[in-house]
Amino acid sequence: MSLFIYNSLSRTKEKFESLHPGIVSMYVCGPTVYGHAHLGHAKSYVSFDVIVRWLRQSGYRVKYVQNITDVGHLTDDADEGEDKIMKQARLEKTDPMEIAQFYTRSFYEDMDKLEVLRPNIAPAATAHIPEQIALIARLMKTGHAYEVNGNVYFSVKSFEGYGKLSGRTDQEAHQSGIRVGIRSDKKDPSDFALWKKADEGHLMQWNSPWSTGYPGWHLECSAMSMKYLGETIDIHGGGMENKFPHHDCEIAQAEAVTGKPYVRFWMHNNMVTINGIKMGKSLKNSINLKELFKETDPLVIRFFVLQSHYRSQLDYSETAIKASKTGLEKLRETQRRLKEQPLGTGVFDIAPFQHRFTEAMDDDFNTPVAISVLFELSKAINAALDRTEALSEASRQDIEAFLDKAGRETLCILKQDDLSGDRDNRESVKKIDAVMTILLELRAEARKNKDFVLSDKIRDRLLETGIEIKDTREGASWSVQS
RNA sequence: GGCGAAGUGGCCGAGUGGUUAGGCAGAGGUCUGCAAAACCUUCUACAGCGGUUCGAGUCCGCUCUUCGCCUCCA
Repeated sequence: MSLFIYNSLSRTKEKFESLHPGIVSMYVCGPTVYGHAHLGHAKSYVSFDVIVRWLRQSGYRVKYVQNITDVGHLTDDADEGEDKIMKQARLEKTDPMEIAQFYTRSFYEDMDKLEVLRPNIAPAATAHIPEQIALIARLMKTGHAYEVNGNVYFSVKSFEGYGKLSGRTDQEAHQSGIRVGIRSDKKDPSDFALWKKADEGHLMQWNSPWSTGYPGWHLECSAMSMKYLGETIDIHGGGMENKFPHHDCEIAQAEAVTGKPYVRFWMHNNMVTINGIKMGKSLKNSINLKELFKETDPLVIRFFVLQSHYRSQLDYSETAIKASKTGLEKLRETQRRLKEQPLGTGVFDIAPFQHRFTEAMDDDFNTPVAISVLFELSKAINAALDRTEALSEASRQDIEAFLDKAGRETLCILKQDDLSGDRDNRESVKKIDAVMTILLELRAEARKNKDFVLSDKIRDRLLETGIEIKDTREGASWSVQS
C-alpha cells in the first residue's frame, strides 16, 4: 500500500516517495503574527498536523518547518500601503517586536489546544535577514534581480516558467500592475519586490548593500526553506490563496538561483467559509479561536475541521459545529464503554477497519472517510458489547490499540483519558472518582427502593454541573460533558 | 476580463463507471421506573440539457449558479 498525494503543481494525485529514503522535508507557510488566530488558521494547521502525523505513522522521519512571519508586509502591492505589524503596533501603542512576540505566543497557545504538534523548526523572518540578503545577492549576480533607488526587484521575464503553479503564465494577460506601473520603479509591472528601502520612521529596518530597508514579501520562505531543508524539498504546504503570487514567487526566487526544482509536492488547503463566503481578517467575518474555545471544546473544532477534506471548503455554522460535537461525543462514549464494560468471550476482527482507515489516509489524507471508518467501528463495537458474550480481553486490546493509533495519534480527536494530565490533576481525578462512586451507590439504592424522586434528583443535579449519568445493563456510568 | 475550484438528500460532508459513505436532524421499534445512551428499521440526492457506454453522481460538451485568486490573507 502506498501513499498518494494531490500535487497542486501537476494537478493530479501522485504516488509519494521522499527524495531521501525515510526522511521527508516539509515546509508550511506560517502565520503573520499581527492578530489572534482564527478558524482559518485552525483548518490549515490542523490539516497539516494530521498530514505530518500520518507521514510519521507511515515510518518517515518528518522534518517539519513552519515559519513565523514577523516582518510586516505591506497592506498593498502598489508600493504603498502600510506595514501590518507596524500598523497594529501603532494601534496598540507599542512597538512591532512586542506585537510579533505577543501574537506568536497567542498562536501557539491556540494551536496547542487544538493538539497541533509544534514544528521542528519555527524560524522567524526577522532572524533570517542575512540569509534573505544573501539570496538577493545571488539573484542579482545571476541577472534575475535589479536595483532601482535602493529597491530591489525580481525580474519576472528573466525566469521562464513564472506562474507555473497558479497557471498564470501569460503575464500580459493579467496586467493587474497597470495602476502600479505609473508610480513604481519596476521595469515591468509583474516584477515583485525583493528588498524595499525603508521610509522615514519605518521601525523595522536592516542594513543591506542596496539600502537600509526590509525584505520583500515572498523572500523569507524561499530563504528559510532552503536553509533548513535544502534546495529541493519534498512538500511545501500553504493556503490556496497563496498560490499566486506568493508560491509562484517563491518558486521563481529559488529555482532562478539553484536551477533545481524547489518543491516536489505542493499541497494547498482550502478556505473556511461562512455562509459560503471566505473567512478573512480583512473581511471582518473571521471567527477568533479564543472566542470559539469559550463555547466549544477545541477538539470538537479539530474534529469539525477533519470531517471535511483539506482541499474542500469548509462552511462554518453553529449547527455544523453542534453536529460535530454530538458526533464526537458518540465516539468518545464508545471508547469509554469499551474500557468500562466487563470482559467476555466475543471475538472482534479489527483488521478490516484498520485496512480501510489506512486506505483512506493513504488516499491524499482523506480524513472524512477515515472518520467514517471510526463511526462504523463504533457501531460495531457497541453492537458487540450489547451481546451477552461481549468482548474478549484480546479483542478489546486489539480495538484499543487501533483506537489509540488512529483516533489519538493520527487524528488526535480521542484522548486517552479526558481528565488525565499532570500528577496533581490525576490525584484530584481519583478523588472525584471516589465521590462519584459513592453518589452512584446512593442512587442505586434509591432506585432499588423505588425512590425515584431522590434518584432523579441526583441525576439532574449532577447534570447541572456537567456530569452526565447513564444507566447501562452493568449499572450506572458517568462522564463529564465537553 | 484572465487563472482555478465547485454545484450531492432538511443540514454538514465523502464518493474519478456497476453493490450502504459517514455524521447531525426527523419517523417507527427494542431496552428502561422515567430519561439518556445503545441497538434495529426507515423517509428525503446527485443544478439543468444533450452525448459516450450494456450501465454515469462518477467520463465528454453546452447552459445556469456559486466560490477562490489576479492587493495582505491559512
